[in-house]
Amino acid sequence: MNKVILIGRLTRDPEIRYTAGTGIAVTTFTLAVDRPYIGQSGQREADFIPVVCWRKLAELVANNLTKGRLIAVSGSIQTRKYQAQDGTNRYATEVIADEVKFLDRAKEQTGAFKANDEIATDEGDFFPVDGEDDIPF
Amino acid sequence: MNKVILIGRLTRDPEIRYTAGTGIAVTTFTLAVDRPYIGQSGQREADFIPVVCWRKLAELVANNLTKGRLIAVSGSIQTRKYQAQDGTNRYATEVIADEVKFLDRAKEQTGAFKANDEIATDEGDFFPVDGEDDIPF
Amino acid sequence: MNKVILIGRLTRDPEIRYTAGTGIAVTTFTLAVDRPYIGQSGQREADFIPVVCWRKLAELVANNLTKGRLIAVSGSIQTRKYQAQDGTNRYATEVIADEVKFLDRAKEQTGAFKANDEIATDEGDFFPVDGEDDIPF
Amino acid sequence: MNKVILIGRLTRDPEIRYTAGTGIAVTTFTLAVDRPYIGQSGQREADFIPVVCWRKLAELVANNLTKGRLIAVSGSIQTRKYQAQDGTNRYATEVIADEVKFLDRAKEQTGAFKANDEIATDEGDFFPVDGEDDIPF
DNA sequence: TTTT
DNA sequence: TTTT
Repeated sequence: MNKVILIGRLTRDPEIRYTAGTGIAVTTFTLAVDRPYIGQSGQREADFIPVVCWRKLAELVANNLTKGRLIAVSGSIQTRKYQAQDGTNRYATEVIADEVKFLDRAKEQTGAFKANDEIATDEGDFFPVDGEDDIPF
Repeated sequence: MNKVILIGRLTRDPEIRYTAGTGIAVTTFTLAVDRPYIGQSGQREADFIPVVCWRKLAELVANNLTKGRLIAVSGSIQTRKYQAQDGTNRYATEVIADEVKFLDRAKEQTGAFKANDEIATDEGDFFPVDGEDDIPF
Repeated sequence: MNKVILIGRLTRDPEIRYTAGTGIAVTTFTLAVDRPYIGQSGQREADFIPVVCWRKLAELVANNLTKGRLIAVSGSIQTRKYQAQDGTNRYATEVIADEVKFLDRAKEQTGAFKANDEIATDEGDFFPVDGEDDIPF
Repeated sequence: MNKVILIGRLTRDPEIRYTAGTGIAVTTFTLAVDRPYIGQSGQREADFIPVVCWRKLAELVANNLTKGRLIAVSGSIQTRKYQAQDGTNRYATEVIADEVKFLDRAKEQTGAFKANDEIATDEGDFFPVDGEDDIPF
């Protein structure tokens, strides 16, 4: 089990790229998440958390979000090894988003979007995922 | 382990009461949480989740939130048995909030508040909880 | 956003049923989740939380879990209105599971299972969901 | 809002240190968290997540956990900047634990421990946190 | 009894 | 109606 939920603001516009062979969309951004207390005497009071989105969610984020926007992200923590320029091994820890919810501009455009959603329409509407019948508990 | 995180809107103004003997503040409200998909053919598309806050958080919520406000709640699920008017036993399931974050009116007033916080000032500022030293990982 | 994570034990064997028209499997059970503190003077020290699983996950749970087993559940809170025998409206609050992880008997049989998984083999192995390429952060 | 929940096993015995001036206990370990699917063709199928505990929880973890133990952790993601040996700035992302629950050896010793708990007794019992009166919802 |  |  590996669950993360964050609420924060984008520190910059998101960046979209495409994987080399397969052309899959991947968007990255950093989320500034306020700590729930005032740091002692001028210390940093937010965490800057790297977030990665794939496929439809990558396109949705790249097309609809900009620096400063307030969002909620749910996903999981992923670690990976990579080679730095100097050839040494480094380890990165990132959040892989599987759901993003826009929290400001709530009047015009709101919605939660999941990792496998179709791209959102202008109406910012929701898409069916798996509506269930009534529950006979 | 018993963790809940919700984002939604108050269906009404919160209600504050005080426990009989000890006069402890307890505030209750219902949070409308949109489901991430369109229900098939006009079905209900939100869950209406009962939330309970205690003490300082109870006062904070009662004094600062009203019907329609967008918030994030973290807490836990609690169940309890009670007697209905007809004398039969009933079971209630509620979320006990230990943190509430105001998400709209983000410009004027924002903040996350925890179950044991002092009452918030008008500035909507944060209060120290347990700032830590640097981490020697 | 509507996220729940619980760790607890089944109070009884799970019950499986099938929806009337469509024959979709739905399994229900109650999870006893210990509170993180000792109740004052012999009060209840666990919450008894109703959990519902659908489809493959319903079958997996019904076939593999019994009273007393320790599991982790992730899902969401759902509320619904129903008619009691006396014709009055009642409201139920339940957790809809989308992932269940078996935590005891960890040597012989472990695994996390998601709402849309194929039914598990005897090996208790994992099934592909959406393995991703490397992340160019 | 910044919430993390992980279930996994320690990759090694935890390491305890004490902050320079103030002598506060801080324990670090890495948690191996299985991914919920089989990686394509022999790729890594777990994330290795750095976890940090402070004070009482640091001592509890250092004294009671060893390599291979299965635990649940709840906490938050924290990022920090540090200087590498070569003088360049690096960024680390870690989970700061505020609750740890032991999941194996459930017969002999179980319990959930919070960031501010007293040190656990041998009985592995729970400690009072904030038991509440009945809820007049 | 439900919010935007 | 509750589990270890």
